Amino acid sequence: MSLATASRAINGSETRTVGEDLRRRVAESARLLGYAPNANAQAMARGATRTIGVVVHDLTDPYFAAIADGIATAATERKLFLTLATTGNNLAALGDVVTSLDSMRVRAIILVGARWKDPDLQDALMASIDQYVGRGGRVVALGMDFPGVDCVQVANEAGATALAEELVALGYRRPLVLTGPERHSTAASRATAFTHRMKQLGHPVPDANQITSDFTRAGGTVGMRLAIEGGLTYDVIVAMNDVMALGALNEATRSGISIPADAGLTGFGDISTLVDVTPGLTTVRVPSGQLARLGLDLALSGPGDGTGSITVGVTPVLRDSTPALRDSAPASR
Amino acid sequence: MSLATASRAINGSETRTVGEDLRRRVAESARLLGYAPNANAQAMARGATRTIGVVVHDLTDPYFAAIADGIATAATERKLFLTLATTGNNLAALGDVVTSLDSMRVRAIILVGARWKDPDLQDALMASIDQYVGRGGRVVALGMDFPGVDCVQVANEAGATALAEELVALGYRRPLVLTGPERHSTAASRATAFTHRMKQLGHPVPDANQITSDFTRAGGTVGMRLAIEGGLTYDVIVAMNDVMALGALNEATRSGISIPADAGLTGFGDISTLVDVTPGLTTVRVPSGQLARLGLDLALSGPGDGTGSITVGVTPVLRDSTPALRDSAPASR
DNA sequence: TTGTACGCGTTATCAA
DNA sequence: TTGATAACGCGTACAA
Repeated sequence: MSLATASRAINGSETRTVGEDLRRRVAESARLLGYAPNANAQAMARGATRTIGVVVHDLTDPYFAAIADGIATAATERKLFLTLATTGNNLAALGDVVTSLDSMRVRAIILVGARWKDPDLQDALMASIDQYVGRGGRVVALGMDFPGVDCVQVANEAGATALAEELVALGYRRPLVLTGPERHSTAASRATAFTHRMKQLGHPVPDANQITSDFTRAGGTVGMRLAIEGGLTYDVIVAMNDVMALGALNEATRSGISIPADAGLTGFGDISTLVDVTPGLTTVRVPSGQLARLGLDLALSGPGDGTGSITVGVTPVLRDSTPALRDSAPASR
Repeated sequence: MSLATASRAINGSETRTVGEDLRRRVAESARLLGYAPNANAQAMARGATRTIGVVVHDLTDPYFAAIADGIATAATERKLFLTLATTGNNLAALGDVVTSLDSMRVRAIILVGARWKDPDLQDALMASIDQYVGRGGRVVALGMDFPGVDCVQVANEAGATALAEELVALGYRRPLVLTGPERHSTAASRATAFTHRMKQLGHPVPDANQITSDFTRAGGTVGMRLAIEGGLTYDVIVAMNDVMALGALNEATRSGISIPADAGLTGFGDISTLVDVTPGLTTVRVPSGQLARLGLDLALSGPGDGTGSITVGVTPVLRDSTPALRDSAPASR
């Protein structure tokens, strides 16, 4: 009973096989001794791990949580493990996080969330990514465009465009757009496509009705407050994601503005927690589970050079927060 | 420039120091070559990793997501990494998950969520845990009692008791208790303490008014439906967690039962997504961030033998879903 | 089918 | 302060 035989008996081998009796004896001894193979040693000997790295901004946001859960589930099915890192506010650390995952020799890295149009951060991050990729690592970005890496994109423009069309069809004419931060690429894509389509449809959104704030629930609250203080006129509030919409809803209600009686409201994402919100929130559904699954697949077997990017479609979901307006008297404020 | 010197220059050493000039040369070369230390090799040489394993049931549940996020944040502060596993429905796999984390030689394992009173599962899990602990690993359980391992407990009994007192003080007399599964220890603790206190206060909860269903949103929906079909009488619905309460709220509303006009409603946990629910849900606040932080601390430096267990307190939070009842006419159905 | 011996990348021990 | 070398635990080519 040599070490090699034991190794083969426990973890198998491509080319060799082990006698039945020995196999049994080894298994027995292993159980008896409480033996658990050292994954680190295996990683070194094999030159590869079964771990993939996942970087999300914030698990507190149901959208990210849903994606992380989807990746975790898909990973388990494939007998892979997950190393998860949250960046939180500290976006500057993203490059370092990638480097750490690189050190761990994770099979692949999945970056999920938003890309900021910040040249400095971008450069630092790209440097880390290049190192990792140069060593044979694979990187995938979920829900953001990222030149040079395979992406699973969300059809933000198409979704925002479709949403504009639906709203106009319902009779809305003068949206208040909570655009999110200007340098937040996801927010910007949605906002630009939306306002663009509104203009095409004959209802351009005045600059005053485009309010910049964070891409968070707090951002929605702040944006709404600014709108109220500015005395703006609008018949529907269009937030760039669901949590912003929820923040806006809360602030509006506190200020005596009734949704949808005084104004409609829409979000983006269709996070699962929306089912318990009143009124039912009109939004654009992003299939987060599919996003996660495709992302993992791409991470495992995509080209890895950015040419494997795909886009998942999204669909407007109309609910009570945007009832059809009567031709005679569109609500306004 | 030997390997040893390079190692010392890059990752430091307890006992040695490196000359300034050499240190600079090494750093320069490392950067030039795109060198990233191999964490697996380090783990082997040092005999320890900087990774901790976290096992949660389901990231889709805001309660677990909040805890996971808290652990991730605290871990980042301590320069630790997280390997995260979700068990999902497959509770039987828990032992295997622990064994896998054992293989990875994670510093500690944090088990978060619910313990099931299933002797078979329990035995399998304990076997895995014992192996891991025998090798020097540390295990901590969050939000559940787990004999033999350090726990960060939630004061479920105290919270449920306090809730009962508050409800009675508000004028509620006849609760409908959505108990959750009988073998779910958290649910059982809360339900037992609640009914016990109600009885003490002179308002015993009839068996018919105690409904068993899953500890999930769907469970809340099902439980509520059963109550409606059973034609039960109650003045407040008491769910064993927030997502159950939300499921019940939804089902009640669909069935024409108005909360709180027709009946009060309470949850447990005070998950963050409650802020956007109408009516404001009365609940018992569980400090998930604190739970996470204490859990990590305990995992890193607790005794590791179950004697380090601590309990975090909880507080009833009264909101619109349980208005004070008029003495004259308690709502009922 | 089984055993031997080397290499994976790093740290720690010991000697210089 | 630096260098040489033996571990760490495993997989695998090679020999038996």
